[in-house]
Amino acid sequence: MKKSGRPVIPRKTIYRLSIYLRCLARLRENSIGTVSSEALAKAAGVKPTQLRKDLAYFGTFGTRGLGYDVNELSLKISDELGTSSLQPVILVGVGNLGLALLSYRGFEKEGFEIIAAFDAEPRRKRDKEIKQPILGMDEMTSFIREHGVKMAILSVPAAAAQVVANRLIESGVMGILNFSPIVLAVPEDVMVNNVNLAIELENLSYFIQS
Amino acid sequence: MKKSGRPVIPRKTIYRLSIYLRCLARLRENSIGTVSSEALAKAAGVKPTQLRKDLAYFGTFGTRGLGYDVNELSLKISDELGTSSLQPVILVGVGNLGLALLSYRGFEKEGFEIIAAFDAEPRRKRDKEIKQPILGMDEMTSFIREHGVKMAILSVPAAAAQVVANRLIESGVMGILNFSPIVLAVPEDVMVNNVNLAIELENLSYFIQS
DNA sequence: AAGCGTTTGTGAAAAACTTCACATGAAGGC
DNA sequence: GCCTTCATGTGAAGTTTTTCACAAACGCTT
Ligand SMILES: NC(=O)c1ccc[n+]([C@@H]2O[C@H](COP(=O)([O-])OP(=O)(O)OC[C@H]3O[C@@H](n4cnc5c(N)ncnc54)[C@H](O)[C@@H]3O)[C@@H](O)[C@H]2O)c1
Ligand SMILES: NC(=O)c1ccc[n+]([C@@H]2O[C@H](COP(=O)([O-])OP(=O)(O)OC[C@H]3O[C@@H](n4cnc5c(N)ncnc54)[C@H](O)[C@@H]3O)[C@@H](O)[C@H]2O)c1
Repeated sequence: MKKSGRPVIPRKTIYRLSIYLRCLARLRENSIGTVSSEALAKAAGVKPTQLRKDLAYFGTFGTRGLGYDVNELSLKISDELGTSSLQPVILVGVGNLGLALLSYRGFEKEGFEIIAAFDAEPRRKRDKEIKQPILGMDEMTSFIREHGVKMAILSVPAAAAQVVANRLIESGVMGILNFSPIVLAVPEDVMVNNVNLAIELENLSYFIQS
Repeated sequence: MKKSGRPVIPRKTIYRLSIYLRCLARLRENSIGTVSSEALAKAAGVKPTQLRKDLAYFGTFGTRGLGYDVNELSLKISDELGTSSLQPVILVGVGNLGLALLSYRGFEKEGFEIIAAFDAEPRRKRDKEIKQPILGMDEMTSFIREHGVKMAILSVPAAAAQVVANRLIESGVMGILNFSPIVLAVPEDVMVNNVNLAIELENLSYFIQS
């Protein structure tokens, strides 16, 4: 482990922390002030021990015999995840999928905001529900630099994905949420999370036939 | 390992098999007939040893000194994954996201077909691009039973997700691809794959700030 | 203030997964 | 037909992640 603050938290733990955070949010909505590792773990679909191990990576927040304070734990987790402040995100590729994502009003309350979208053909009619500007590709680099954008959602056709990704990275983007069904080649310090629906379906299909 | 056919392939391996399959498809498009574990692994973003271990779980297909036959390997993998035959899938919740998924023409060539969609308000205008029927919720159970549907894509609002999931499961669905940002409670033998974009973004955000 | 029931935090054990190292097998040239 | 080259397949070692088991800590009751 590293010496201070960051004991190298496993990737999977980080993923689960996000889940815990959402479960805690729902508890808070229901005005529940305290929760045991058992209850929270059940809500998150994991084992209580795992939840406690996950939390132990970055502190000890519980009260023995009682459980965790919902508000305090929420705060600590979102602090650790770095989502306490709103992150600006851009989207590239305003097609069927991109449009659905743009019009989704659920990201803001999770700490993200899609502040602009880019497309090769930005002449697209302004959808009534969409409030973000849709800009041309030639404006992308300067926009990214000016706004210090670090993350992008990539929903262009597969054939264009690598080229667009390269431009994003050149412009300073460090994290890409990639919807196109190809493996992007990127430098080590750039992070790509892939969302591939065909793979998810294939996966389901395999495990239900067993 | 079990005695025949199914040596208990790790979950992560299954996931990677899907990725290999897609890389192989691209090689085939480029008329490449043979590939080494090194080349394929690079394309898939994994280590060559891992690729070979993954394949070893269900057979030995390579030729030493030469590599793998692209066609043969594709066939074996899709056989193992059970995607050699087209799987019928339904979608529930034809909103912004559901509509984008319905109009996507990329699933068929991956072995899946969304054969129908269901919504609480099916009176929705038939989009020109959508060829699937959009039916009411009262028709769902009988449709699932008649067509032997085993998988469903769930893109209803969070508040409705659990209720709809219950109905899907009662009707015989064994696998759910869940887009709503909640953890579904399901019986053991039902499999849920979650796609949670907020979590993916949060994850990116964490790892790029380190 | 002591006892009781509950639940955390955590080393240690187990399981799962990845990487290493190299023997083995196949193809093609000489 | 043998030898060289290349790349697979795999036992063993290494690493990471999960689970177990239980002592320690806290609140509440008496
Ligand atoms: N729609 C879905 O449900 C779905 C499902 C799974 C995966 N995907 C993947 O998501 C991606 C987008 O899918 P879609 O259905 O929205 O496609 P789409 O064709 O509807 O939209 C693609 C958009 O990207 C734009 N574009 C094309 N080339 C570009 C470039 N070089 N630079 C910038 N913009 C460019 C196009 O103008 C278009 O607006 C694809 O890679 C697809 O495989 C989509
Ligand atoms: N749109 C996005 O980009 C996006 C991104 C991330 C997550 N999600 C999640 O995906 C889900 C759908 O999102 P959306 O933006 O498409 O929402 P939406 O409101 O546009 O669509 C929801 C659809 O579900 C239908 N519906 C509502 N209750 C129903 C019920 N009980 N039975 C059947 N159908 C019902 C509605 O009629 C509507 O057509 C939500 O859970 C959302 O949180 C969406």
